Amino acid sequence: MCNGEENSSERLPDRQESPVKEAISSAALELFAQNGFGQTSVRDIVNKAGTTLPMVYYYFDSKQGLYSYILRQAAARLLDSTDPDQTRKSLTAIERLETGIASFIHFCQANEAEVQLIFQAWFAGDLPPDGPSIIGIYEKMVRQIAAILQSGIESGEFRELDIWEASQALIGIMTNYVARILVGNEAFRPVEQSQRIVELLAKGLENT
Amino acid sequence: MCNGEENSSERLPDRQESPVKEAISSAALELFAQNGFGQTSVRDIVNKAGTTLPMVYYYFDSKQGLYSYILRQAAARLLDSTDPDQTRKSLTAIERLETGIASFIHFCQANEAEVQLIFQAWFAGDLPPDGPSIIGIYEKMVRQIAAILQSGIESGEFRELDIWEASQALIGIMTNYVARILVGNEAFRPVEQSQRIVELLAKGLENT
Amino acid sequence: MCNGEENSSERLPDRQESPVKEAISSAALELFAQNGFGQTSVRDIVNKAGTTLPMVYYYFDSKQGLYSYILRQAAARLLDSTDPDQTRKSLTAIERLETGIASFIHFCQANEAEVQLIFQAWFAGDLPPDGPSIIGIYEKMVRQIAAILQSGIESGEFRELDIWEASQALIGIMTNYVARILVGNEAFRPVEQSQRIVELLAKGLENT
Amino acid sequence: MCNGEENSSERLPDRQESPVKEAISSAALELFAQNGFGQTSVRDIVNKAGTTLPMVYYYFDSKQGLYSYILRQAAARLLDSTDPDQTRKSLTAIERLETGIASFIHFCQANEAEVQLIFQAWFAGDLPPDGPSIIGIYEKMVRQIAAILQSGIESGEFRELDIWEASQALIGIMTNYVARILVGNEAFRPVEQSQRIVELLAKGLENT
DNA sequence: TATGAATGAGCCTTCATTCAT
DNA sequence: AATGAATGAAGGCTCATTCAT
Repeated sequence: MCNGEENSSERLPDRQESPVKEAISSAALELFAQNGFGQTSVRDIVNKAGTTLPMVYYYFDSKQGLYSYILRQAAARLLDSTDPDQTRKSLTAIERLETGIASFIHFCQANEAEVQLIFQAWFAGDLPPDGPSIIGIYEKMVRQIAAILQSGIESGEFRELDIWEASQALIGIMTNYVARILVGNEAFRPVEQSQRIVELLAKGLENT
Repeated sequence: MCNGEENSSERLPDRQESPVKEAISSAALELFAQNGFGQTSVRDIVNKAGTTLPMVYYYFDSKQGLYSYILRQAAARLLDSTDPDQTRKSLTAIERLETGIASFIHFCQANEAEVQLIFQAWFAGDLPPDGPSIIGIYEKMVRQIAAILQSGIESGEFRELDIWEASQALIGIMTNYVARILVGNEAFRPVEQSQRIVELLAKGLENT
Repeated sequence: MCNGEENSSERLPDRQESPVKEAISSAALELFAQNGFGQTSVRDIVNKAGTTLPMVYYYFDSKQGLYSYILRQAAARLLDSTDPDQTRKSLTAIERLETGIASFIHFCQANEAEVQLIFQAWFAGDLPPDGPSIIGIYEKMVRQIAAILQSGIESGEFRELDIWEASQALIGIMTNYVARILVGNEAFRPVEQSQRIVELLAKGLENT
Repeated sequence: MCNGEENSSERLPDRQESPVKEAISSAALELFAQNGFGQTSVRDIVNKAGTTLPMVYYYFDSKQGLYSYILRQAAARLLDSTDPDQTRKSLTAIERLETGIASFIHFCQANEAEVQLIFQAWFAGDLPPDGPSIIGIYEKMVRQIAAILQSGIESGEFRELDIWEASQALIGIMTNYVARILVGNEAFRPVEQSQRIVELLAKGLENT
């Protein structure tokens, strides 16, 4: 349905991969996200991918290696989705928050499997040792938000407050939407929803 | 066959249970929380519990049955921990929020394994069909918070706002603390932390 | 045909073993001896033993564990077969050599599989790390023969000679018979053959 | 398909062979000798040889074909090493024995891998059907020694004795040195050692 | 000649589960 | 209430081998 890669002329990450490798990682993404790592067998994956068992070990070194690979990819994509340098600097802090949250919600709705995988990895504790640090992702997002808050404080939009506390509160709120998308199967309109979130929180952030 | 729950009208969940059953469910709780359902074998559990394999099938019907049992227990305990009828009605809404959040944080720190299990179940998607509805827990907590907010609005403490939006924002913030406890191994002082959370949010909730 | 265990009232090594364990190790002995470790699959073994796969892992920990077990057993039995305290001290050194060699040849003919296994392990280099030291067996046999030679020298039967050199020569000659039994499928009458061996060595080649 | 051997009437076995073929057979020799046939994978071989999988099937027909090839080469080289036409006819029988044994010991020390391979094949029973007959090698060596003994008898150096019995005794003794070289990692000085062997056997054990 | 990619069969091992006692 | 022994199914992984280029 959504393949998250179609934006054509991106900087080439590892473009022109073998279609078999692609099929495996794509099937694995869906199955791992749906059933979890331990509940997904390599045979399930290759059946879904329409290839044979040894291909998994040819392209990835092991089941864990495959898992790490798709988790790393998902993590990179998630981080890109909220990268603030994609938001114009001319906006107000409020607007930049709205934009960031909206694109985050949009990403989560467009890439459910990737996000599900990341959340599983975050809470399941069965992280493969060589996978990307989920905590690292978390912290990076916190820093991105904190930067916006900081600039809002400096510009006088926001009152003086603990930006770490507030950033993590925002992360929590965003996380909650992810949960509602993934588990509750709710659907949100990213722009409107992000405005409501920010408005709610802003009534406390704004300098009145 | 399986006598998991039948001791009729007892409230205290594990009064006078067989010590073997106790040992199994306690070992399983730790292992499931640590390694996940699929990564924990029944043999691991009985080894840790110091008993033998058929005992699992005697007391619980299957691995899934055991999982459901401890998940149900964990869920029940979590819900108890935020039950608002434990908070005196004479308090302000702010105070009741603080109290609720503090006891939630306290519970999470005191029962890491149970909470880890619930979070896994929430996001892992491998819920056993007969387990407790994690979504049900979620909604119940939302309702508890919404009730407090509603009473705050009625008493004039809070401005008119969408109590569902705000409740879920609060749930998200609380959830975020759980993540930091479970995954980041951070430690919080429940009372102080809940005050900071509520203060941050209240500056937007209060009628200024 | 020959099961090497029938001498009833021996000191109990691990008597009254499970018949399943017995069947597995007996089937494994034959197959390992016939085809080698790497060419024998666990499935082959359980098929021949008339049991199921997990039983191998129940009684022995792994394929290697099973191999080590039967190798250790074979080694112990071989050493017993030449134990010199079974030979009366009243005999001449020549007679004791004859007796020892005869019983060695007899053992090898009666326990071809065990001996084949030991020779494989000796030369194949794929010894499992926890198996019995084949070199240890070798050295023990050398010492047994050296002791006989030494007593022959002391009693004046034998000339002064390097007993280690001579012991190892004898071992080599005996080993050669093993090879002819195992590989060449030759058959020997132990007593007669041992007399011919000892006579040759005792008199030497030279025309005196 | 397989061009393993067809270069007609060449004597020197690897003159003008493809370097890739050479690399494969040389890597295979070491790995087979070290780990055995079943424990060595074709991938191991090509990795060590620095080439790719299909090259094995191009130059040799199969893993078994490769094994046969290097076994045949090793056998040929071993037989050459004891060829009596390399020993001058003017020597005494004792001297010729010494020379033969010395060159055998020398060969074994200089070509451990080849000899290890032959011994494995001798006792492991997993000879590929089209490989060289190890028994044939054995018998040829016996005949070479028997010829020397026979000439010694005719010249009056040796007493009348069963030359087959004695030849095989000598083979056994030599074999034992091989085992000590291969397994015990002992080192011998070929000339001295062969003299001690021959002296022991020539004089015999008895006190005359 | 040489290779990257692919395959079917089989490997050793462990799983959740049950039976007889 | 508890156990040692047993099982069918499935697990992850590697094997020798071949195809298309």
